[in-house]
Amino acid sequence: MSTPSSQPQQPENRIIAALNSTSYQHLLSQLERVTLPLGEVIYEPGDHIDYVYFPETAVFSMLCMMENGDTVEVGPVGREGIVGLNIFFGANTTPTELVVHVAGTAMKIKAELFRQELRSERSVLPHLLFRYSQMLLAMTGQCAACNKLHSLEQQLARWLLMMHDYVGNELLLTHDLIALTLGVRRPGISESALLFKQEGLINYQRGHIQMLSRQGLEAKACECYRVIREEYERLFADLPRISA
Amino acid sequence: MSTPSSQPQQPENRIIAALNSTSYQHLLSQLERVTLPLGEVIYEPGDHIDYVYFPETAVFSMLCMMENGDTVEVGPVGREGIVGLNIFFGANTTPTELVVHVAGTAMKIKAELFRQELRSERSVLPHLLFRYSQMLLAMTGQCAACNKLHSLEQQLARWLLMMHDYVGNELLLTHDLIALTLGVRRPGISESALLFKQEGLINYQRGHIQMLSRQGLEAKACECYRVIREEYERLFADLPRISA
DNA sequence: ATCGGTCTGTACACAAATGTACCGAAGCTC
DNA sequence: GAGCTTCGGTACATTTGTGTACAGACCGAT
Repeated sequence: MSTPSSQPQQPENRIIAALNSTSYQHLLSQLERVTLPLGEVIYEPGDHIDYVYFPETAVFSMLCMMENGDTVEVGPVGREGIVGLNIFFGANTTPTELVVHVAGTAMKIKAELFRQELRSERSVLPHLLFRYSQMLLAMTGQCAACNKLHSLEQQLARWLLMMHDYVGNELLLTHDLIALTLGVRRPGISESALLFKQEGLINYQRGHIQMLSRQGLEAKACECYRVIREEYERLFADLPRISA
Repeated sequence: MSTPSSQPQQPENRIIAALNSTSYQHLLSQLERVTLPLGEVIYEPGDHIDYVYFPETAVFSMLCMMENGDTVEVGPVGREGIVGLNIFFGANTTPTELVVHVAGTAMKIKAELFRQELRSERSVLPHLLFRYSQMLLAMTGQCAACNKLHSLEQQLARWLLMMHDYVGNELLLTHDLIALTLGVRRPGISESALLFKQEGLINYQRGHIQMLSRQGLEAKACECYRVIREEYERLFADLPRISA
């Protein structure tokens, strides 16, 4: 399902972009760019991790899956992060499901090569991954609390804003998929989405969502959006930005 | 509020107990045992981390706190873990509040000394902390999903079981404190607790809870208890157990 | 142009948790 | 042992979300 492209251009992942030139060159030669379609399942819960991914334009979703198949997003991963962080922690499996939520490109590397890379002396990779771990843990914790304390509407607004940060105004997702992500019933999403539409904050039809007013959405969202974002900014303020 | 004791005996924390003898001796000399009372706030959100704690009989709670003061537990930390993991990640502050949920002892070490310890070549400490990080991330994710998908009653049962694993049958907590932990309203706890009491699973009065039937509670709890526990067993199966 | 599948709007009975309030009882202090 | 504080039981109206069902609308494929 994944299409290797011929010539890796400049990677557009913030972690890769932040590597110093030595480790960068070395890692780059082992990275392969792939284009991933919406809905592709990268890992099932418990799967062995064969590849680690550095998202570029693609956005992934880490989902906690219950025995009955219900899912809730633990956190999205875009070009600020890495998919397969478990390898860094010394594991070779992942407890969460990983799916593609926004089709696009990512750089992938064989898990074994990634491990070698981590062991190499001069890499700043561990340093970056430590910081990302912090970020992820903070985000997951905030999500846990958000799931308990905030309304569907607030959470939807939060989530749309997070996606907006990744992909800009246009989002290709159905209400159904969003419901799976937020762990709620589909009509629940439709209802809140309709409200946002009527208030002119978003527009949509059949899987195409346009975000019209960030400000409006921010007013609807719970504080969690801001908290997570600020934590990210704080941790990664010194990293080079990706222009894309 | 914390009382240093004179003579550290054998530490009863699993991470410490798992250290090889070289790093163990070195670390031990820098650890100080403290007795912590119920309710003591170790860190406020955003606080600078002065000390890292290795819980022994004490149990801590990592709480995500909202702007209005509402709290939800992100995860408990007992003698299997460490309080102040952020230092390992390279941070010097913590995003979550940390409070003592079960009074008892812990070993503490100055954050700076702990950092030095991490840098020392021969320590297996990083290895252990990586594994604990995995555990924590998995637990937090599961909690996030649990908060969304499972009923108050299921969550209360899960939480009582987790506490049972730490402290055995007797638990010293009011409904009010449990409500803060689970991020729900106090009467909600009272209602479910009463149900459990009537079914003979627990007993309680004024802040003293006795757990009478693990089996019964397990039947009431959601799968999350089991999932988290199994993940822990899987990750730490090879560590020496603490007899206490 | 038609068909079929997918996506969204809507409805309704129901369950679960909320917010709030009040009372009695247990335990602590003096 | 009197009084205060804390803790737990209970009630009730309200909100939020669930589960389920169905219909209309849109889109792509034949």
